[in-house]
Amino acid sequence: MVWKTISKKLDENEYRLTPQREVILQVMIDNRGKHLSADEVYIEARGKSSNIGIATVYRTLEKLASIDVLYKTIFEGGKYRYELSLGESHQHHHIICLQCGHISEVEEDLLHNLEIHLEKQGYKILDHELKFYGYCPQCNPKN
Amino acid sequence: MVWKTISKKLDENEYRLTPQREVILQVMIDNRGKHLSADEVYIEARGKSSNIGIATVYRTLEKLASIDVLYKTIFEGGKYRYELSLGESHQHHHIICLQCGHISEVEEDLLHNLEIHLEKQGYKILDHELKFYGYCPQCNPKN
DNA sequence: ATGTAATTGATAATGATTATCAAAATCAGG
DNA sequence: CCTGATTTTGATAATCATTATCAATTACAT
Ligand SMILES: [Mn+2]
Ligand SMILES: [Mn+2]
Ligand SMILES: [Zn+2]
Ligand SMILES: [Zn+2]
Repeated sequence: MVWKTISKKLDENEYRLTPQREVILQVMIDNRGKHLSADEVYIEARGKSSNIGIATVYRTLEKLASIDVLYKTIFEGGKYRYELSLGESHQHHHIICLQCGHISEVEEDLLHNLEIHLEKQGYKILDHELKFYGYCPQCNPKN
Repeated sequence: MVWKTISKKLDENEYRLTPQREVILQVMIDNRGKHLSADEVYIEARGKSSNIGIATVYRTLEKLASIDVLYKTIFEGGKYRYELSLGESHQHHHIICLQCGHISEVEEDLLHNLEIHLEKQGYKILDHELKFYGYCPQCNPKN
């Protein structure tokens, strides 16, 4: 199912599924829910295929993000991270634990009001990105 | 008024107001509402004082952000930007125009609901950061 | 004044990402 | 199946922002 959806996206964008790209995609699929940096993907991809260059990893991640197969975002620390993004066009938020660094997700989209408000002011909102910082349930001193 | 508030913050944190730091702060005050990168601050600071090192600019911005005189945030493109942040402890959002790159601000804080929701799940939310991407009123094709 | 600690600035080092370019793989037509 | 054109790859160099280093300057406390 996942692969079928991805293949379709690749076809639509005339993007060939080379062995290297397949390995990289498999890494992303194996890590659904996680947020991987380019070098983390590189390490895992080497484990599977052993002769894959870091440049190819960067190129592939970039390309896959541009056709919305991956979602690319930058976190504090200034490095980009990627995750599989199938279909979810728009709302996707993060809670970053200031203690353990764990990144969890918020699916709720309660930002609609705010967007409406801004559009009334003349803006056209296409996307948004929201990050919460605090403590996860494990690290919350209150728990 | 602004300077008084800042001086107090510096005192509280035993942070000396050297000539260089004063120049950097003046640059930030002169640019209220804008979001400056370290090298932009550096350029402007040189204009005022001429013998100030880039290292000092980085150090000073970092320190001032850590004591909440400045607000530091990273935008797409992976570089940090700073702006004066007096008192506003928590909510401060951005609208980034995908056409002209202009960054404007949203003061509204309609995220309270979402925070409450997360705290019920065990999280402790300390801060959040929200970025909207779209077109500003000038660039909105509809206007 | 004087010794100690903090600050500065030039510059080297780092880390992530991007650019370059020749070699390898893939493709389309014959 | 060949074959020349195009795409992709991987090693490596280049870039860019930020951080670390360290000797020299400055400020502070006695
Ligand atoms: Mn996510
Ligand atoms: Mn702002
Ligand atoms: Zn945690
Ligand atoms: Zn605009």
